[in-house]
Amino acid sequence: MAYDKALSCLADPTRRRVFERLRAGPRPVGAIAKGLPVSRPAVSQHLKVLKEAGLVRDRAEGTQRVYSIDPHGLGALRAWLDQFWDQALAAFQQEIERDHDRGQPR
Amino acid sequence: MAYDKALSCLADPTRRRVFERLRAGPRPVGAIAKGLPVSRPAVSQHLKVLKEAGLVRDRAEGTQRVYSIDPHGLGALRAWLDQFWDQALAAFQQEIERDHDRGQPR
DNA sequence: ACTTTATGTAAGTAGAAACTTACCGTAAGC
DNA sequence: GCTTACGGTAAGTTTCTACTTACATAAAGT
Repeated sequence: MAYDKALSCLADPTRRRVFERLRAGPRPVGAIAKGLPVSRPAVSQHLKVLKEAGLVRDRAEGTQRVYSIDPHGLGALRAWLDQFWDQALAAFQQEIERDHDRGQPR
Repeated sequence: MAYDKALSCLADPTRRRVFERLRAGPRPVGAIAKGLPVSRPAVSQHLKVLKEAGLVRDRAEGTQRVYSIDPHGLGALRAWLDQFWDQALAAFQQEIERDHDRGQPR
């Protein structure tokens, strides 16, 4: 449903680094921003976009907001990708057979 | 390996439409461009980027070049995505159990 | 050999978007 | 209640990129 937003979201390298940091588990904003080459506000903006794409969730915990990976956006992305998977494998198999008929060139 | 290029590649809506047209099977450039709201050179440029990302292949066929989906880029993308899949499902399951303990709020 | 068809490339432009600093809101601790 | 810590938002700037038109290249047909 929202695979397009998820894609444009994860296209940005910095945003991807933010997202990948959450793979190890939920983290507050400060912990995510620490060590990244951009300012903390930039991280906040990235998290906002990731949230709108359904890729992360957040919950308040005292004075800090803890972000975690949201399966919804990830699932939509995976479903879209699977539409190509079968076709791609079939084409790949066909190519191998064609090469085999030619006597494995290259 | 090249999942980052594949992601930034498929982030563009027009480029995605080009890519999705190849899902039905290999097509020459002209056939791909026909019906799209952009010029044919634009499609050529998109195909170049898609090729560099390992998402499409092309072969000469007379005076026209036939493009098709390349499984390599697609596989790299899927592999990267799978790294998150297990973690996301586990978190989702954990969330459901937490809601269950609380008596299914909302 | 010339023309036509099919496609890639160059140059230039307009719009998006990622970053910065500065500011605002809110929860917690003294 | 005041201060401190944490994080979201606003405004502005700069860089990237997707698009256009114009040109170049190459195979096929006549």
